[in-house]
This record gives sequence, structure tokens and C-alpha cells, in this order.
Amino acid sequence: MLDIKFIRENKDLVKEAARKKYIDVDIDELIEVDDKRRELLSRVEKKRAEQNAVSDAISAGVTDRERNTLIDKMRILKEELQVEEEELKHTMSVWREIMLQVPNVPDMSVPEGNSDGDNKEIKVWGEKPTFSFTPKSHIDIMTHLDMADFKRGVKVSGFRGYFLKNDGALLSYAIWNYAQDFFLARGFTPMIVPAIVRRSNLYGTGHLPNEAEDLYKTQDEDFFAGTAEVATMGYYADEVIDGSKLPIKFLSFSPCYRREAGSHGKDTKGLIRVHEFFKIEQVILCEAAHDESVKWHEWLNRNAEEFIESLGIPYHTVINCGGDVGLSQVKKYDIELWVPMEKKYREISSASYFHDFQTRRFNIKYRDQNGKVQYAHSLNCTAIPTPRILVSLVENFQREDGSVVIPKVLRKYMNKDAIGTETPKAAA
RNA sequence: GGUGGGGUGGCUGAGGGGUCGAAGGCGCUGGUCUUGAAAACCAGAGUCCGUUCACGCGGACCGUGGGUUCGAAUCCCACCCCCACCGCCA
Repeated sequence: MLDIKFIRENKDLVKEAARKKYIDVDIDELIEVDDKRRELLSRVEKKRAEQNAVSDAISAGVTDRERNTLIDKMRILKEELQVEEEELKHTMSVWREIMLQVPNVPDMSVPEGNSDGDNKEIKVWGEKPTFSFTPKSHIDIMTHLDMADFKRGVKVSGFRGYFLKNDGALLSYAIWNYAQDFFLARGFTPMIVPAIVRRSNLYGTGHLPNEAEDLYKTQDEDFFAGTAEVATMGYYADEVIDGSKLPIKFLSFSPCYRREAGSHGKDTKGLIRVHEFFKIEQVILCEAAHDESVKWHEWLNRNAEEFIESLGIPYHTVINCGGDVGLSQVKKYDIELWVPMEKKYREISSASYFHDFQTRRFNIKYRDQNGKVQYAHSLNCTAIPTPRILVSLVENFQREDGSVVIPKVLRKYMNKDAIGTETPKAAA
């Protein structure tokens, strides 16, 4: 949610934001509705002032005759007021609807473009593996090593279902444990957060109203969140935080659920795109200053990059173009890992900042050093998602004999150097 | 699932038709005292919207939305949320 005052004062900037993000919203109409809203508000307030004055006169004590005259006056006032209040109410509801569609203003550095194909590569790290043998897909590798069972996954869970087993399960635990050690050393507060959330939280993060299709919901009208960001941001909703506690840095773990409506034909096999997965998410609330947001945004993204570097997986980082930046975001980086069998980089992490767009919706404020209460800034960035990370991990580190080398940093969590060096057990 | 009780400022908590933007306490800001701090004492301070160059003025805000009334934090209705006890289950 942007401040209406900001929108009025920066009309062209906001129009430009909508254009760049390919969002269809009529800012001129919003301003017209807002003009009307202000005019009605002022008329209603004048009437109310009059009403208050007459009411004071009545309670001050007057003769019965005067009293009756005043009460008659009040009756007329009230009727007039009701008409205008009705009009104001209607205007307000139109106003609110448009306001929810107004996008946050993307940063200057966000490139033009309307799809992820227009994202701009800003960094490349690591060396893509060259294989002296015919490499296999993560599906084949993991099935062969009995690390995953996709067939039974679909049987039990349905389309996009999977089981992780043996070293597939252990590798997931290892990554979580390693990620915990890695990120907590950087000052985060660890949390395990709810995946089932009330709808208001999804309005807060900006996932609703426009992304309802991608959300599962319960028969009680609660929703399954697609990311721990949702519950973590809801944590301080309607609160005023002591400013000296900022920045607040959470490392949140949760299962994540996505219907993937609209991507039916994409990535239908394997672990790239699944309905149910796990993610550790970095979330920050900081002081309301652009420089602070930028600083922490870079820091968050760098954390994720360094984590991937420590695993030794080749990646590149892109800055997302206008059309690939969400409604709420100012700027977004994606880290994408090399997937040898696809000969493509695939997203593993996404770092965004929002200024006060989310915190306005959540009503998260803080009291600064001068005692002034204001909206905090919010940011988030993936720490690590499982099982998607396994795709790049096993494909990049596979060997000719079908085994997979375990990255050095994970070995102590796995108690071995490789998976499948002995003859793998045949899949049961 | 059943039955009660409740949602009031940064926090806690009184108030149950007009004198209530709302007592008291905590916390906060300034001052007195003190070498400094603490304590004590004194004083101050809510948020949002509109309007104004500004001092200011006006309005709204006691969970949300309706209603009753000349007038609602206070009475009525609906909804949302919280708590307690019982039942059921881990």
C-alpha cells in the first residue's frame, strides 16, 4: 500500500511504476476518486461540526422551547448527513479497491521487460561442470540411488508428489542443519513459523488479492502460505516496535504450499516445481530509510550467494525486470543455480525489499529515537529451499559411476563424502 | 463440539447515554535535587484525516460494520478476534 499523499504528489512516478511493472491501474481515476473523497469528507465534517455545536447547546441547559427548536434542527442535519455519508461510504469503497492495485515504485536500477527473460545478469560465479560421460538428470540420479521416489509420490500425494528417502532425506536434514549454523552466525533469530495463516496476513504481504489462484485454503477460510515470509511478517502486525530493537532479523523455517495454478505444463517432473516444499527464509524489519533498505537488501542477497558458494554450485545472479517484480516490491534479485541437464540456470533464491509497502498493510510501526512512530521497512530473501536445491546439487556433483560427491561443508552433517560409492541398494 | 467472559492510548486498566479523547498505574520527554545515576517531587505528551505560509481551526478514532437516540466508549444487532471452563484428542 502506498500513501495516498505520496501518490498525489508523485502521480507521474506512480503511473510510470505501473507501466514498468505491466500493472493495469488507472491513477488518474484514483486521483479523481480521491478528489471526490476529500470533498465529501470536508462536507461531512462541516455538518458534524454543526451537529456537535448544537448538541453542546442542548446539553448546556436551555428552556424547553429552545430545546425543541434545537432538536428539530438536529433532525434535519441528521437527514442531510446521512445522504452525504452514504455517498462517502461508496466513494471510499471504490477508493480502497483501486488503492490495493497501486504498485510500489520500482527502483531506478530495475530494468525494463515483461518476463523473466528480460532479467539482467549481474554476476556469474563458479565453473559449469563438464562431463566426460553422459550426465543424468536429478530424477534418474536420485531414483537410481534410492534418494527419492516420484512414482509413489504421485500415487500418494498426487501430481507433483514426491518422497525423499535414505540419503535424499538425510541430505535435506544436512542442508537445514548447515544452513542453521551458517545463517545464525550472521545474527538471525531462528523461528519455526505457521504455514496455515489467516487471510489478513496474505493481504499484508501483497499475495492477496491478486494471487488467490496460487493459494490453497482450508474449509475454515484460512490459507496455506507459500512462504514463511507471510507468517513472519504477521508476527508484529498491529504492533509498535521499540526502535532500538531494529533491525530485526528472522531466520524462519516452514513448509510451503503452492498450487502452481497457471504453470500446469511447466517442470512437471522432478523436484524443480512441487506443491509442497520446505524453505528457510531470511526476513528483516529495519528503520524507515531508503539507504537502510538498500544496505540490508544487498546483505541478504550476499548471504544467500555466499551460502551457495560454500556449497560450490555454479550460479548467476539476476536483477529482475519490471514485469517480473511483484506489486509490492521495489527491487528484486534472483539467484539461479546451474542445472546441467536443462543447460539453464534455475531460481533458488529471491531477495526483495518493499520500503513500507507491506508494513502499512500490516500496520507494523516502530518508535524512533525522537519518539516518533512510523512504519518500518521490510525485506526478505530465501536462505535455502529444499528439495529444489537437491536438483542442482546432485546434477552438478554426479560422477560417472552414478555416485554423487557431497559438498565439503555438508560432509560433517552426513558423516560421509559421497552418496552411492558402494553399490546402491536396488530400489525396493 | 458445548457454556460463559471479554476486546478502551506505547503497555496495563477504570468508566455502562451529554460535563469523556477518556481516571489511576507503568513506560516516555523536560525540569528540580545529585559529583553522576537511581529514587523522590514538579511539569508535559495520543494517533490519523482535512484546511492553513504559519499560530491555529475543524473532524474522526474505545475490535469492525450497521441500528436506536437530538446526542453512543456506554443501549441493540451482525461480524471478526481473544480468553476461561467442560467435552474430544495428542
